[in-house]
Amino acid sequence: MEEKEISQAVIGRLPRYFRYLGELRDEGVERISSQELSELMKVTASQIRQDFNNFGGFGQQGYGYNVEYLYEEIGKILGLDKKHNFVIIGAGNLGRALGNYMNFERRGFIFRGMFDQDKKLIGQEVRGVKIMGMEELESFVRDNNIDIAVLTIPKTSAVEIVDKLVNNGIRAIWNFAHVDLNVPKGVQVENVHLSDSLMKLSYNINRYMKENDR
Amino acid sequence: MEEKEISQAVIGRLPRYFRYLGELRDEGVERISSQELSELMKVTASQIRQDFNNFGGFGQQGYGYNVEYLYEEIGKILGLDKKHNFVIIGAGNLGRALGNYMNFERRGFIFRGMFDQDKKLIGQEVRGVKIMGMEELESFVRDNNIDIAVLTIPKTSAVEIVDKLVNNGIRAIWNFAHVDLNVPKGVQVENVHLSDSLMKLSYNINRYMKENDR
DNA sequence: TAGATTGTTAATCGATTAACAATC
DNA sequence: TAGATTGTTAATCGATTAACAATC
Repeated sequence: MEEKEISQAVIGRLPRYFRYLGELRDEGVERISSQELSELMKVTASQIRQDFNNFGGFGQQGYGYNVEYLYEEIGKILGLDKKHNFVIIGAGNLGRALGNYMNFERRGFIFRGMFDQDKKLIGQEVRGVKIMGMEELESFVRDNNIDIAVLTIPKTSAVEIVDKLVNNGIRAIWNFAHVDLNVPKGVQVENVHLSDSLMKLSYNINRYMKENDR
Repeated sequence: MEEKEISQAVIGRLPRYFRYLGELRDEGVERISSQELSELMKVTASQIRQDFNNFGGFGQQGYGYNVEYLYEEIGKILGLDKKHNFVIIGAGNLGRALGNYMNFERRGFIFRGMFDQDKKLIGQEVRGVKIMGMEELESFVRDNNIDIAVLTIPKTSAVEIVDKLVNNGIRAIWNFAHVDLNVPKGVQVENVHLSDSLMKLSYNINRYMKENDR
């Protein structure tokens, strides 16, 4: 019954398809061919068809793809038709920024709790959600069906907190701490290493300057 | 005089090498073999040697790599020995979070200015940097040798602001807006699409749940 | 039916891994 | 010198692109 494994390269492209299809839908576009979509997105039509066909035939020969339908289907593939409760650990600037970002809610990600070790922050609210102390984290995760923990804390604390989260049934960690986390198989980790991203940018600036001597 | 193009796959791994080597250095480790490093980082030794050799021979047969030296060299490759001035456009939660993040400074990224269209924010300070109005953006970028613009604004405004930035000599855009930017060749763009990242996580949660029926 | 465009197989390209000769 | 480990070539693997038969 094992479904064939989809490569992460394909998965990584799905959100972008989803975004373009959503915009097309909002503009009232009803159908689109892989050729048209490829020009819009600047990828090959071949790749688009291959990607979609990993999940079954969403199109129709001679017609193309129905935008609304394809949009819905990709949403389902991404699990956006399900609700996922999340907590944010670390009530600093970044944690607050993520807590305040309303669009996650639209995609089924529900902001349930926020935690910090700083006593001065405890009791404050971020978008209606109370900041709690770290000692409440484990029971809260256990009792409130929390799927995702967002880590916006320094790397030293991140490592130890991950164990607590795992022991209390967390399913996924969205990791903004600058460290590689060790989790058992079955717990998903998605890293957002902002400084890595900035270093890549730095490399590309310098490479271009060298090549062009400016 | 064209140097051979290094693939973005390799570039994307450099910051992680840099991080591990920095930690090893801080622990006082003097030398390391590709084999040891591969176990630490959970990649193949072969890949490590291939990656480094894109930039020349940093090691020594029979010895391995000198940690300090390799760390310095990768830093240079990433352009971290150079200073880069940046401005943040959008003084919302995310913009403030990035402005307050001190570690960028350590890597040579210098926070020079912040802009927002909200009149109430103008004049406020984020880590000693004054928030200015959008009408000041173009001249500021032109006159202050700004290399990098960090976009933490909604996607509608992002597209029009990019043109202004490009016209005033910006070299790179670190884009947190949820839109693909169109820039001339020579201007580097690094996208951080947070909701894309969260959707990938969502996919992996759901895939795992399906495969394991929990 | 004819034209268009998918779904899918085959060919190509690039990235990763393995192997080993060079060399410290 | 012998042992270790790199640098680099060759083999493999996987992802992307091209081609085209199937079909709406």
